[in-house]
Amino acid sequence: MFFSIDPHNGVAIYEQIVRQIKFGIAEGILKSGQMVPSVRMLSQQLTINPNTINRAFQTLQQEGVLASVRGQGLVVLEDARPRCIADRKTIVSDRLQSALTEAIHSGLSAEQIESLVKNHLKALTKRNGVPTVASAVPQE
Amino acid sequence: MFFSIDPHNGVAIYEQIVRQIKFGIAEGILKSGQMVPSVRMLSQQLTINPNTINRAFQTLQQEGVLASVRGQGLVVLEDARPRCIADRKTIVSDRLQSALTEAIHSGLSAEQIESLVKNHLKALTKRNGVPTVASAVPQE
Amino acid sequence: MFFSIDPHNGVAIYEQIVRQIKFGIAEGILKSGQMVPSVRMLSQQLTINPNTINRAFQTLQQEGVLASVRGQGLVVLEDARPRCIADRKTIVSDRLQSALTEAIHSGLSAEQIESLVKNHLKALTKRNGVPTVASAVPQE
Amino acid sequence: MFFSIDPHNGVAIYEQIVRQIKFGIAEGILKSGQMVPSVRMLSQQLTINPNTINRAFQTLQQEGVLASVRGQGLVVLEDARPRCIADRKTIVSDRLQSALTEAIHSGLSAEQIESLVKNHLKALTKRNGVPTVASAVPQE
DNA sequence: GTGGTCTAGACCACA
DNA sequence: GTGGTCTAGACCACA
Repeated sequence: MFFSIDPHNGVAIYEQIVRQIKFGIAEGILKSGQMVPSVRMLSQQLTINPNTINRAFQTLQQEGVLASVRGQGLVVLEDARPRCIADRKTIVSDRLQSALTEAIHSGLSAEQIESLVKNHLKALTKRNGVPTVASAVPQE
Repeated sequence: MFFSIDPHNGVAIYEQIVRQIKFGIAEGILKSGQMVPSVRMLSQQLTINPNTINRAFQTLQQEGVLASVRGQGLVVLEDARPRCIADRKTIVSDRLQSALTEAIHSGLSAEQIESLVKNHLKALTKRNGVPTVASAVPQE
Repeated sequence: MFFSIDPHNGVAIYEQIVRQIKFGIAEGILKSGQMVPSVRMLSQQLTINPNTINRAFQTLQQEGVLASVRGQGLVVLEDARPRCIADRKTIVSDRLQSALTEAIHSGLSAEQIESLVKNHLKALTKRNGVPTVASAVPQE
Repeated sequence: MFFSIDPHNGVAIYEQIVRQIKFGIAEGILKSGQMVPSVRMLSQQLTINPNTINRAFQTLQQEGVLASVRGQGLVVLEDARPRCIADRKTIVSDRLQSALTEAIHSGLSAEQIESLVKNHLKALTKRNGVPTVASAVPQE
């Protein structure tokens, strides 16, 4: 499971972690019953303060996605996947809608915007092979 | 000039105002030499604290888009338009890229994402008559 | 780093702070990579509202002198010093010019003015031990 | 009597007018019993709002420098000159001191500062012939 | 009426 | 603990 955190994209860091865990579960990369990476590990890997990771995990527990197992860590709950698939749709769609709303309000035409979108998607998917950097960024 | 502020979209309110002023100038709705709405007026119209409006206007002054005329208000500077057109592109593109990056990372396919985008754009532009969102779609 | 704020000298308080930070960097008292005093600390030390300090720091960030480190504070940027040395010259020179212009316009002769200047400089530098002004001459 | 107003030098415009009237009286350009220029005239000449001129004149009346003569305008009072000579000294000296204090605090040496001062004074007095800027320089 | 500055105090994310 | 944002409200100079 890889994470990609961008501190300046308007989504709080803990929320980015929440989302990416959900995406992993939706994708089936993170399966029910499986442990998620420990706070300490993620903290090191992402060079983010453990408190921030903690907050993400607490949120996921409150939402019924993760549960703690005594002395071991956090596991993905049985019925988490459908939830996560639904959430993913909402999260992605809402964020896109928000960006597109701004784009339309900016005065650019739907055509110009679609063209921007296509270019970005092309750059984001043209990734023949392996991402070079663990910590994140989709490589064109 | 109409504004549409969403306090929860991840962009600071003052920054939304900054952007929308730039968009207005880019579009030619706000012309060089013209006054922008006063702090107090905007504050009332958007029910946002005057200080927040002020901060947006200060930023626009520092960026050389607006200048204050003593006792009268703030005017759009002569050469502001090209700047604003360039800025608009960057602003819109960066935000779209950020949303699309998340979308791709979520595991959705480029096709699914494009489909979401098209639906949103259709909804945002199909506005024969009534704005779909209550809170203010700039018409003009 | 010591500050000396005079609320009634015609320079806005936040601007006095901006300048004195720049002076400190120009002098080498504040070095690249070093943290500046926190908003709260300065606020207490100078008995000035945190928002006012904040505004100064925001300005310094926009000018590329400081940058924020998440959760830790504000650091002096790498290449800040030359900028600050140049800025110092402009700031000091402009203010002196303005005061001297008024002095000349007042009808005093260049000789009288130079004499005033010399006396002031003598008083300001003759500080073997005790500051002459109670309100805070930066020592260091 | 010529005025030279700089809206950005930290001294309020009305206060600049107050001072320059006093300087004129100190110099003997404006004599006791003489009328000062009307609000309307000054307002046009300096392209400054009449209210601002008015405020300056009110201040001068409160300080006992000017007095109104029914239906005619404002005259310089009998004993105004010594007051104005004393005030001039204080005004000029205080402003210089303030600028020099900042200069010293900036870390520049007394020598560097004196050199700046001399250059400025030279530039300000070397006026063989025509003032470069129309709107301003006091003509003796 | 206009903007500019300042204070007071709150809440947030992050370390 | 750190800065970032926002609200509420005051006072000032200027038009």
